Amino acid sequence: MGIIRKTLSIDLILNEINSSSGALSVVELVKRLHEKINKTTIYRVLDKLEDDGVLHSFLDNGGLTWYAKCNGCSKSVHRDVHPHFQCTSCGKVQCLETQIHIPEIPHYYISHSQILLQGVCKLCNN
Amino acid sequence: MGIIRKTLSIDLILNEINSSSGALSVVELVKRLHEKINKTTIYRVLDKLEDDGVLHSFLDNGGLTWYAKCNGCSKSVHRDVHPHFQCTSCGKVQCLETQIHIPEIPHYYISHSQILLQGVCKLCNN
DNA sequence: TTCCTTATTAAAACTGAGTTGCAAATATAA
DNA sequence: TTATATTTGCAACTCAGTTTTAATAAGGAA
Repeated sequence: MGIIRKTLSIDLILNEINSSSGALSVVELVKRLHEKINKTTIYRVLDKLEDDGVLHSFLDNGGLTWYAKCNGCSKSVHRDVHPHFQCTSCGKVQCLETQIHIPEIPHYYISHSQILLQGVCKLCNN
Repeated sequence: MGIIRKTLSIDLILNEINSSSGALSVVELVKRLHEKINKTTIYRVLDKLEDDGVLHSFLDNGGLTWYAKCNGCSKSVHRDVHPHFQCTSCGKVQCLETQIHIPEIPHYYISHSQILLQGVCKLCNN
């Protein structure tokens, strides 16, 4: 179930995400907002925002959960997926525009795809 | 640092993995071997076997760690990656043969790629 | 075989992300 | 304003994975 009432918590969380250049880990979000919002609430709001299709979540190579804004990434299209990129130098995580094609695999029905790339990002590569 | 001495723990763990049809989660391995090997030892042996290139590890969508045998999957080739598939019906995880190509992305240096697919597997799809 | 060195192991306590249950607070409609 | 359902905070919990330390055992040398 998604969001029904407009609350301060939602505003604060969306504000953090909107003013962030890339994706945001829940750990980072809790660190930034823990004096204003309870940890549990942050987890719950993020969950609801994902339900509503406002955000999408994914795990990094360390098993931490990250959230990013959905820019027209429909839930139904999983054959072409945008990868998530984590920079091993600065630690930032972002959605890449590049769509990667997942081919049909005989006898398998694929409902969900996740691609995580690691390396050195644009900014750190200079 | 990899494995130096041959021990019973290593034999038991390798035996479980070799007799498994797909990948094996650490949780499952601990469940199967906890009366014979301490949990900590299992984690350490798996770590070493990965160092030695005998196994490779990856995370599933729940953040759990899985291991599978390396069948000629060199550590240096990350432009073509074999995906891991998790069946939402039977829960089994396996390496797929299909190589998926990660295109060059300008200004990004990609050192590591991970592709996780979810859906219904061959056996459950009948 | 016996001894010695060093890798390996078990055990227990810990870490930290994420969850649960419940009572208190608050948004919103009537 | 009141009623009610949603949202929140708090505290306690879960559980995968890690750390520390002392005991054990592999394997080479004598």
